[in-house]
Amino acid sequence: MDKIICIAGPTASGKTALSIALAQELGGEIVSCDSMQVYRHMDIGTAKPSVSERRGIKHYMLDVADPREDYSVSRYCREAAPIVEDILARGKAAIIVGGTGLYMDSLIRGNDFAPFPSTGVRERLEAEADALGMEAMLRRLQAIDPDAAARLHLSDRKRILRALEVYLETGETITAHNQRTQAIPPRFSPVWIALEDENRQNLYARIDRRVDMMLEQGLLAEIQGLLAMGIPRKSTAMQAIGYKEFLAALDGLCTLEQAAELVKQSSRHYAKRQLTWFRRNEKFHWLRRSGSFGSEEILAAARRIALESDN
RNA sequence: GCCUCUGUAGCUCAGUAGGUAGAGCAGCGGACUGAAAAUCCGCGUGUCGUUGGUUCGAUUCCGACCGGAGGCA
Repeated sequence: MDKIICIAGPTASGKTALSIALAQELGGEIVSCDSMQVYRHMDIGTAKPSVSERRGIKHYMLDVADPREDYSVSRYCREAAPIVEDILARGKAAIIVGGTGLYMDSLIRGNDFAPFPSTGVRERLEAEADALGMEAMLRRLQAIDPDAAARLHLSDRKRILRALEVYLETGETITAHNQRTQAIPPRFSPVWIALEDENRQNLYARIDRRVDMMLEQGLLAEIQGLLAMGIPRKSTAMQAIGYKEFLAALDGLCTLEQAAELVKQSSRHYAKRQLTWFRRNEKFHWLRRSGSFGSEEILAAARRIALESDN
C-alpha cells in the first residue's frame, strides 16, 4: 500500500495521537508538517510528540533546524518532498500531519518559490518603507504589479515588501510567479482528513488545559534554556506562541498569569486561522469530535477513509 | 438606618443639553505562495436594572423599588 494521508486541524485537536494510531494500523510513517516543531530544543511549547509517544513510529521533519535559523516554507518543501517520495518508494503509507497549512499545501502541490533576496534588498526596502511610508511603497508596487497592489491592503507591510522584493530580485512580478507555479500539476494526491470540534468551546477548553500543562512540564525552563543557548529574542523560533509571551513574563514585562492568559488567547486566535485555512480546501474529510464521537470513533473513521479512497 | 456614587453589548466603559446608542477587548467570519505559531482585512440590536410619572416622544428628566460600591452612624 502506498498512499499519502494528510491530517490537519487546529492546535489541540488531536492530530498527533490520531496520526500515530493510524500509522500503527496501516504500517505508515509520519512526516510532521509544523513550522515550529522543526526546531530543536523546543519540545514542550510546540507539543512535539515525545519518543515514547511516538510508539516506535518513524517521524520525520522534527528537530531539523537550530532555533537560531530562520526556517521557511521553501526549505520545508525541499526537505520533506524527498522524504515522502522515499516512504512511498518503500511501499509504506506517508502520513503528513500538522497544523501549518501553508507548508502542507505547498508540499502537496510542489510549489515553487521565488528566490530569497541575498543582496540586502530586503533591508533596503525596509529602510525605504520607514523613510517614505507604506503609501509610497504601495504606489511603487502598483506601477510594476497592479494586480498585487490591488489585492494587498496598505497595512500589510510584509506582503507589499515581499512583492516588491520578488520583482527587484527576479524581474518577474509575484503575481506572474504565483500564476506560473499554480499552473503546474500537484506533486502528490493525498487523502485529506481534518479534525474539528463539534463545539468550539470544547476545543478552547482543551487549549487552556494544554497551556497549563505545558507550564507544569517546564516550559519556562525550556525557554530559559534557549536564552542560555544564546537564541536571539527576535528569532523566528522565539515568535512561537507560548514562547514570546512567557519570554515577556520572564523579562518582567507582565506577570506569569497574564502571560498564560495571553498564550491561551493567542492559541484560540491561531486555531481560528488554521480552521479558516483548511476550510478552503474542499477535499478535506472533516471528522468532528463530540461526546459520542471521540478518539476511537475518529480513528475508525479515519481508517475507513484512508482505506476506501484510492489515490 | 441615613448620605453619596453607580447599574448601557459576553467584559471594561463612553454617550444622547429628551428624537430608541458606540468604542476597546472578547467572540465570529475572511485573506494568505521563501517570517505562516507570522502578517493582514471585515462584522456591534443591546428589554440602555425594574416600574410608575412628566412629555407628541424617555435609555436620557422626576419618583419608587431592586442590585452594586463607598461614606456616616
